[in-house]
Amino acid sequence: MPSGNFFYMDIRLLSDRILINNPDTFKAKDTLECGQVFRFNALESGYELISKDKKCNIIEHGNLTEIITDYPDYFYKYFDLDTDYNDIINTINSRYGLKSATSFGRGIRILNQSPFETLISFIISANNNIKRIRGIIDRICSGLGEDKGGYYAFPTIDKMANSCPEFFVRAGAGYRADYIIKTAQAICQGFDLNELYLTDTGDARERLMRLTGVGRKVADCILLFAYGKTDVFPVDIWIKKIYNHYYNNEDNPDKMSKKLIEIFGGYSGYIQQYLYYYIRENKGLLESCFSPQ
DNA sequence: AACCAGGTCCAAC
DNA sequence: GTTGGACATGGT
Repeated sequence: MPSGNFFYMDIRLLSDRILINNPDTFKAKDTLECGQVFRFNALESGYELISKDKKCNIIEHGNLTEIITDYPDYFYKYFDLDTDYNDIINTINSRYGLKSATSFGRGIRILNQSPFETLISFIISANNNIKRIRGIIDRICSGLGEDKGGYYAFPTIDKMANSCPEFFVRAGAGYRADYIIKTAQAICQGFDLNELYLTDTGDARERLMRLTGVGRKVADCILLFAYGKTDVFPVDIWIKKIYNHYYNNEDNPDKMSKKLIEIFGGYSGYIQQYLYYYIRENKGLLESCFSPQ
């Protein structure tokens, strides 16, 4: 048994829910509020979450967590429940000195989200803040998404491609309205999001960046949060601050990203997310983020 | 009232 | 390939 853990998570897949005993590396707050996903709401004792046209409720009581849903198989994959995060955390702690960030964000799981939903969401995320992003996506879904009785599905590609810019402006998207439509139209006209699962990271990034509103940072978020490609390092305002505190001064985020991937390899995506969550939740605290070696 | 937020686009070197 | 300015919006 790895260092210091008295028990492993025990996961059971039932027909109407997922049961998780000892949810050591799965906390709803860490996973949902670490900035990778936008369609969720806090409840009294947990969260409700919508992905595509599917909903689940996460209820946490003591050492038992329940994910209640009509789609347990879908959310098992969505929450990356067959990946051993204890192993990942132990490895990056010992290799890279990430202990404070991984302790803080121990319950984070990198989600396997819908590529189209992630693509549109992160186009909206550019030069924006998370509270506004959530509101914009919410209004787009209630305006264009199918009414599922109590919640709205994420709109279809077709529906988005055929909406007018004014709708997205009214939803609050501002100048990103045209990006959303152009990108939805490109997907409609044959840009294949599914084949990127089987494409290597560099090639997949290059293709995503052909879409309007998608630069390297947004592409890397999609590669990480939808395709599960962990050899990416999205560099935003916060990661810039960390980089310039721990490494040499640099103002080009693309160069920072490349340098960070050289250092952290296939663990880049995980590390980026632990660091991002740590510094944001601790209001910009830079000291003791980690101890680079 | 400027500045900020999970940056990107475009024109001009 | 790199650089500088513009860009909707709402909250501090």
